Amino acid sequence: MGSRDISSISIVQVAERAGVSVATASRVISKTNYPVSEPTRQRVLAAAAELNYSPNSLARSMKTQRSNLVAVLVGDNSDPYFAEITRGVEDVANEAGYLTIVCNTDRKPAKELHYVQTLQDLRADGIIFAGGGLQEPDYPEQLQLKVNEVLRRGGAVITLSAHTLQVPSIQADSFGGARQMTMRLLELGHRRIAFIAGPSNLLVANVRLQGYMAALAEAGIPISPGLILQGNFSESDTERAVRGLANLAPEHRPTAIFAANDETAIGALLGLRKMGWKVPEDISVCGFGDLPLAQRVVPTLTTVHMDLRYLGRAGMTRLIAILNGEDTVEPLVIWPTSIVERDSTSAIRVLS
Amino acid sequence: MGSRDISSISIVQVAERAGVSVATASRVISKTNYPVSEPTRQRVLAAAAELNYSPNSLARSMKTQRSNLVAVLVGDNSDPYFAEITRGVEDVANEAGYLTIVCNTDRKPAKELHYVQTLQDLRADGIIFAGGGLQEPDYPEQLQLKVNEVLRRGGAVITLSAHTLQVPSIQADSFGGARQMTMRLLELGHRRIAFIAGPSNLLVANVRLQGYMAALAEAGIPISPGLILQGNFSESDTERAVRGLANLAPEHRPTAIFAANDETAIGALLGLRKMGWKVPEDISVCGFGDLPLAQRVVPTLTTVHMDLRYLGRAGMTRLIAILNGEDTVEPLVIWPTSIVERDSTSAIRVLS
DNA sequence: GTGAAAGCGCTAACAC
DNA sequence: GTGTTAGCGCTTTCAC
Repeated sequence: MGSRDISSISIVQVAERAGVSVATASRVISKTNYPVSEPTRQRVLAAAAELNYSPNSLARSMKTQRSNLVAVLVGDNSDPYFAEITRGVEDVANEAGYLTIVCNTDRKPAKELHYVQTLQDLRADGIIFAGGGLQEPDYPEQLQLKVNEVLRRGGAVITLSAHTLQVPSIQADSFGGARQMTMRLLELGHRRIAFIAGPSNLLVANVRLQGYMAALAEAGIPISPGLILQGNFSESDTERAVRGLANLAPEHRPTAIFAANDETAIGALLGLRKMGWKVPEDISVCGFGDLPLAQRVVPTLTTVHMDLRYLGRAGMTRLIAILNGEDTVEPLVIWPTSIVERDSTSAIRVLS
Repeated sequence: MGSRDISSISIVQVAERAGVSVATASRVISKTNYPVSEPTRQRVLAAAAELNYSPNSLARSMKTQRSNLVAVLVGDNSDPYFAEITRGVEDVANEAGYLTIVCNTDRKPAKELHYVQTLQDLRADGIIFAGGGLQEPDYPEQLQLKVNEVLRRGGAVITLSAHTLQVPSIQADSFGGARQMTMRLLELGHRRIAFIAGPSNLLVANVRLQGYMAALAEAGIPISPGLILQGNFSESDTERAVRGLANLAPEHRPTAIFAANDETAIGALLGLRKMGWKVPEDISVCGFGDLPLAQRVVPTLTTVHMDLRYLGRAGMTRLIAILNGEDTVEPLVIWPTSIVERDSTSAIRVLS
């Protein structure tokens, strides 16, 4: 209001107004536990308040070598899977005084690499790779190199999914979850179980596929390549893949579909509906992830449960521990997953 | 690899290695169009590459008074409404060299205020209020004061929803959309149209309610308070609200429900299903927002369309224009909304 | 308990 | 076309 000069207020003006040195002003503003007499402290605080003083974080960061900035790298923040993780990360970050930068990589190596560089330039304190590692030629090495630079600088890096990076990680048990779900379908009497895979260059997608194959192998059931469909973790292309099933001779058609993630499973649900197939009467469907969405589709989706928001929280909590030099746990933490059976699966009907 | 000293590399070492002054080094690194001889430029670039030089953005920002950081304030980043907007913002931000900070306010004044202060301290270049303004005692004034500080500093601030803040804004036409949707229901023969409102302290929610009431008034239909149900923009409590409808005498029951947003409408769909009511046969339901989700619920949801991702894009584009002093458009830009009719609404059945 | 002064790493006058 | 230097605003030894 009354202030007529454009120049912004620094700690110098605060010190002046309080009649102390900048050193003293800094000591009360930065709330270190350095001893400052109570009257002096009050005068500084008062001066700061009167001037609407806003301590410049950038300047502070330059001195302290801590930016209080963390970043979460996601495939797409509007994908509910990543949105949930991000929410968990941001909650903990905020409580601890960190700001959260969100970076959409679209699972493109170039974008991911560029973000890591930008974050390094910014001296971000930590980077969380929420998505799985990309398996593309030379890429894991390139990324590791850049990440090593971040590490060398004192930045913390973790992953929240199966990844090529050699950094601490917290993960849900993708292999075990996929294996268990497949076993459950077998228990329900299914023998021809189709699997809609995720992007082939995504490590975590492949791990889930491995879990599916392991369960079949254990049950002595041959893996039929025709039942492994290509998906891309998004709903869009899934319908087409499912449609292909109609071309199979009835005796070769799967009685169950296991999709590598919930989005894909929901795409399958939609595709099947359009084909006039009833779920679970004509065919069972299940997913992986247990998005909030899984409970509100029709029929509600049987899926492998993982608490994504909590995964985000745990990740950020661990990142902070690393930054504080308090990280004692083992590098790789794997959380058990569990199966949630809802209405989209049922025991196989006896035919004929 | 071979580097054995911990000290990080600054532009000084790059200059040394290239055999030039820091000024020259800076001129090529910061890619200004300042003339530098080609051989010199190459030597600097080479030195930077060999040293794995990462220019310190914080230091740069201190000089240039530009942080290249923007923030989007959302109610909850895992709410698809905000997730879509955030995606649009981040896309444009990334293309323009900005990093995007996401802040979950949970529509709590204290959190919102705290974020704004933190962002001011960080010297964020811009702040985007994605959610609607909160109408709570004294709050609009307090927020405006803090925002004014950001503005004075040279930061840009915009809103993407009906808001109390006096800053540039891009908005979908909530009033018009709600009015139009209500008119459409009237056209379909509905006379008892219930409205499930949003949080009462949220400006944009109230604007939608106004639109609904305006349409009824224009049609000469008295507004019956019993048909205005309290919601909170989330799916959770909505079921309960809907359940109350069963208690009404059949001749007082609404034949259509208009929910103030899609999440609420979907909650209504779920509640009605549990009550055994068929949509749209027994009752029509429609929402507001046209989330991606609206197309995959059953029945697919009739709703007021607004392109949220594009709203985010437009918002960030405008923010950049403001920062560059190129914003010429009027303060308040209102986009028309349109109605998308899907399977959840139908003409009223002739009773008896 | 307080103050003076040296940088953190960069850019932008201002010389040459 | 290149170099010297003065800060941006803060924290932190080091004196007193």
